[in-house]
Amino acid sequence: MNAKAKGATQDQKIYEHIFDAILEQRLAPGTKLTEEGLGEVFGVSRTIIRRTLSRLTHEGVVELIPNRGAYVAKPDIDSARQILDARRLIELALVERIAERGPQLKRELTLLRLLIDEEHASSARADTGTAIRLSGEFHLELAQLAHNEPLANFLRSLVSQTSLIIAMYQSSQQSNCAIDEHSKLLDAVEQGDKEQALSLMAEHLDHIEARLELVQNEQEVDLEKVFGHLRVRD
Amino acid sequence: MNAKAKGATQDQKIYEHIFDAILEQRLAPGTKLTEEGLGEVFGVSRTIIRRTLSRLTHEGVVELIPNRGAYVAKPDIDSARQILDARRLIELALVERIAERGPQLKRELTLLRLLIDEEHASSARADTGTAIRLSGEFHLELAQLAHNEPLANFLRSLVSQTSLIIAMYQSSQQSNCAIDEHSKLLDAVEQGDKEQALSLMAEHLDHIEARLELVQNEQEVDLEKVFGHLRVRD
DNA sequence: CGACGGAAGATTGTATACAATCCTAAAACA
DNA sequence: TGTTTTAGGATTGTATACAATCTTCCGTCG
Repeated sequence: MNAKAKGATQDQKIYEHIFDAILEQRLAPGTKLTEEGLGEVFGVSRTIIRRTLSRLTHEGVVELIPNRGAYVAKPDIDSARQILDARRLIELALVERIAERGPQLKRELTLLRLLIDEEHASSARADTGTAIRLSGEFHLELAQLAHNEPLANFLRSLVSQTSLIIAMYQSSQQSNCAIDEHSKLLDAVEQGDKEQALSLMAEHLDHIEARLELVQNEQEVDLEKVFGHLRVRD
Repeated sequence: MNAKAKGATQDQKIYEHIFDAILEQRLAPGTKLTEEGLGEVFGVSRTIIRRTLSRLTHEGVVELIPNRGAYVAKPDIDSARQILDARRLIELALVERIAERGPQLKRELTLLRLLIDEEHASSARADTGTAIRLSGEFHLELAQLAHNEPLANFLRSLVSQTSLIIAMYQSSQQSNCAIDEHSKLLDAVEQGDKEQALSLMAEHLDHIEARLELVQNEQEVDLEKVFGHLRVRD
């Protein structure tokens, strides 16, 4: 089994390493990812790296420009709005489905509570990167409970891209202030209180967006305004 | 530009050829897709085919089994339910967004009406494969109007897989009886009648599902029941 | 001094050779 | 006869060589 699963797991590991690095913001948006460079780091040929980059591209966290190479994606504001909009739609629908079966989910919910603990811990030691990743993983693990693979996979892509959006547009340095919204959400789910779960999820997503500055930040620089007072000749 | 865009367009063309073949049911679910075979057909090396198959796999229309090869996907019943469930969620949300801006969309809507005409034409000449594909394309073009790329892309994957589901589970030979539901839907959208558009879309999806037999068809064959009366010794 | 052009280096795109794995089927054995 | 073994062929997995493209930078020209 060691040799048998080697190929698949090796691929998976490399994928996860890059994926996590992006989600933990150790790779900033816009960073160039050269095939040979990554290949050397992981000790494989460009073939493998190429497949991995292709997968990351399909998930939206890497942008692949023909003949130019791969870069960590830099979602613009319009794209960010679409992603967050999609995410709201999917997560509300999933939470609705999950809350309906909430009381039967004791076992699965305790696993989720462990994840929350880890999240608190990393947040406490100011490990922002890990905290962001774990926060995303919470949403994904929760999504698994809805038993809809296509939706869960899609959400995975959306959550990853949300991490990039946070990296690019977070305004206040205050990290996840809403530190136990996850807990409260689980409580509502566990009690099968659909209405409460839905509004908590909606609020939670609101808070995430509230921490962003989704205003046109890179507006066209008006050189006149910047240098006008330096006019030397007239 | 001819040489410049060659690589990308070649890839795209091969992808679309295989994709359309699957959607038009010229490639039945379960069909093996060998890399060398496809490579010879399209006159490219396995490298290109491999990338294409990977993309089709991510979209769910091809299943890639390690060391075994690629096969046209055969969604089981559970998977089919999840796909249709997801599709209902996405399409209702999209139609809601589109209907709100309906009256401003005259131009785009005429394009859609042309698609419907084509659909009718191919249906009239009993070209079922093309009809199914065009029906899918209608939903995808409609989705574009919602200006949400992630959702539109996701729907693309769901619609493709729906074609596979229809291929596997269609019960009645009667093809698209609901031939002008698309038209009526567009009418409602054009008038900005959100409620009407939503219920028409819901009905439309209901009809698609109604034509399927999503009951466990491949149940374990009970040999006793089949051959029991032939018992020769006792 | 700035703009255009071209050559060198670096990076990606594609094809192919070789290795690993799987499937088939015939042969050996019980 | 039925099971297991083992070779052969076929197919996929990976690495690498070569081609195409892009980037950079230096030299020339205006």
